[in-house]
Amino acid sequence: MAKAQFDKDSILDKTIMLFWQQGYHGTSMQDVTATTGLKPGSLYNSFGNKEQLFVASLERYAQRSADKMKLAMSHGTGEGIVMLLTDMVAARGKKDYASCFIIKTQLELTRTEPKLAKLAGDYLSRTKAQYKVAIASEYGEALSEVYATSVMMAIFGIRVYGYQQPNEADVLESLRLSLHWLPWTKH
Amino acid sequence: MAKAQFDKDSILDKTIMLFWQQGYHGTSMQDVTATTGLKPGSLYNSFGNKEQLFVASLERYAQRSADKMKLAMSHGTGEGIVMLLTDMVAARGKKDYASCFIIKTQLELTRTEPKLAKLAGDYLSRTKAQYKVAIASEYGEALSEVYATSVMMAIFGIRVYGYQQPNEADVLESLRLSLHWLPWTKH
DNA sequence: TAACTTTTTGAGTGTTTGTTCAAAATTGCT
DNA sequence: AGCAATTTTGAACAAACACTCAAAAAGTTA
Repeated sequence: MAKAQFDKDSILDKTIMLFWQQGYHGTSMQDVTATTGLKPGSLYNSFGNKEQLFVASLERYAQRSADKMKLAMSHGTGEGIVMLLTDMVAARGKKDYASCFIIKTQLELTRTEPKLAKLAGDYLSRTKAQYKVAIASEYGEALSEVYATSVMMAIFGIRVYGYQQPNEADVLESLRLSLHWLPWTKH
Repeated sequence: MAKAQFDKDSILDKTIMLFWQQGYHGTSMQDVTATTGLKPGSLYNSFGNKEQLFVASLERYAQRSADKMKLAMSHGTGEGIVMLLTDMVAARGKKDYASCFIIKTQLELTRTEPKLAKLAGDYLSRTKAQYKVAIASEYGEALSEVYATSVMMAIFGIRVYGYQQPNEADVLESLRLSLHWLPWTKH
């Protein structure tokens, strides 16, 4: 039997960029064939259809996101959260900034593709749950729900506000004020 | 000369709901004709094309948004902001919740329809500038930039987190902690 | 090398998209 | 009532859409 002549994961990395930047409805399968170089037949043979390709892309993105979080949190809960937030603030400045794939999916598809939106929503719920557990062990059970909520809202704030290209120092100062209980480094 | 048989503004109210909920790419002109009852010819005769119809919808939504803000702020800067944030938290619970039309437009269209995304971005910038001016007069010039940034990020946080249907009290408590300088009512 | 399986190819499927237009209907003016 | 300007109608348009399929090519195994 013949083996595929391309690497599925490297194709997915390309479709992630497409769907992330342009959205589900804003990306056509012809965009995908043009960017990946795959012919329609190969594409559908390997990934099924547009919806399944999107799911595979979102899953891979979410997995990477989760890995990044786990790695950061291994430096300690507070320290990890500070690292993650600081990274997100820094990402905001890059050109081709595109917020967060998962958040964009939740906002775009809640009405038109509820199944896909639910996937995104589940990822976000899981992320919050992880923050809550980590926070509980360091700051106590009582505060963990509110603190986790604060972290999630801060993330959403950064991710959306990034498009406005606000001053980095102002955003960081605002985060320091909002999440005063985190171990921010002195400046 | 013949007069139009329909009210432009009430048509726009319907297209606002469509574009707001389903997004630009997720809404077809056939969705529009079906929802408004207008035939294609009438639609194009009155509103030009899809892009112009979207712009008109977004403008009307933004105007209403600005009016709401102005009204709230007439009760005092801090009090107004508290009112607006509290309203947004309450809106989160309603069914057919759809975040904020302007924010969704910014996220969806930055890549595929930069002109429309810039419109949304400009509205958000203007909103922030208004918050800054109001805050400066009550809390001082020095703090106004960071405080306005905090308010904008809180708004984005609420608007996105709304999809997760989190507990209302937790969100309010988180806002109280984050924006401790606002005149929250005791509970 | 031959038989077998899977993948690749690219033209082609039917459908939906945004948009147009000539003809008919409607309205305001004289 | 008659004329002119405008709006409404709905069938039709080309382009783009997601997707298919029979044939050719390529890889694996014996």
